[in-house]
Amino acid sequence: MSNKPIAISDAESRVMEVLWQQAPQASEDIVAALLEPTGWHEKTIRTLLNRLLGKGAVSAQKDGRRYLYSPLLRREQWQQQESRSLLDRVFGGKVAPLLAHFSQHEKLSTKDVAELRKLIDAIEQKRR
Amino acid sequence: MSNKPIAISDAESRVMEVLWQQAPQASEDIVAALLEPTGWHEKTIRTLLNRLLGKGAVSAQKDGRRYLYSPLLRREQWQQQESRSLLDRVFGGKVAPLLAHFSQHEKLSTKDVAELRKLIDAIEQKRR
DNA sequence: CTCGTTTAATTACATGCGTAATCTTAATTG
DNA sequence: CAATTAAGATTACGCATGTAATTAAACGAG
Repeated sequence: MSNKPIAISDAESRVMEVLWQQAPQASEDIVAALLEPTGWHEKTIRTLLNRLLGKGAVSAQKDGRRYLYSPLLRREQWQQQESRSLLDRVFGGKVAPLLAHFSQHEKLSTKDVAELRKLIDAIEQKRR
Repeated sequence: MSNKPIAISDAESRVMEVLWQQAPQASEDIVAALLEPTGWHEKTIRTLLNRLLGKGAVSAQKDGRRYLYSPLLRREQWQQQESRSLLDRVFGGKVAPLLAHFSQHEKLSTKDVAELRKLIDAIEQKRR
């Protein structure tokens, strides 16, 4: 069935972010989008793109003499993987300790709190 | 000032967990605690312990012919680092999307929800 | 058709990690 | 005291990753 999650490295995820914002894009555009914010060499960015191709995280469709790249791995799916990994590795798989941690250690904006409350209300609503 | 966070690998964190539960402990005890659950070779566990020493994540006090190991990196601190890393890398540093993600994708137990509500109440209480 | 240019593919190389095996040294036993 | 053991230190080795440089291929310019 081959359900192995695609492992994306840190640097690679930066490339994915660019593609998640817009796709398809030529490598040139991806390079342009990342040069400044990352300070990476153009070659580096192309390497990462290629590795992502190899991993099946992005696809490439020939467009004339170059390729247009699109993400295959969905952002949601990746966030899911990473979150679960944190949860399992660091918080023993239990959500409550993680939430407690965030509430104690991360500055929650008023908006965060409001958002949270809305979420909880919605969840409880759905349960009854 | 040397404020670089100590980077703990996945495997290494398993060793830390043992020390966080109880310290100090001899390597023998640590090995004993991990053999079964991890399936690692004794040598592997000792290697990890040694790497942690090298990283300054644990300390060793000589006790006769062997050492007793204690964690220097605090569990809270590590959870903090890892959480922040996830938040920044995967959720653009914003808490709300992460929480939204968890509420949508992770099964929250009734207890989790209750816990969450309590947290929010406490936070809002403190704010007004 | 040949050259240069642009993009993609291949190769590189140090470091970290997972996973041990080997070597060394200090204490234990006969 | 010599030999054995047990713990720690050193070395190993392949794969992933960060970070590129080198090589090849393909298409447009002349």
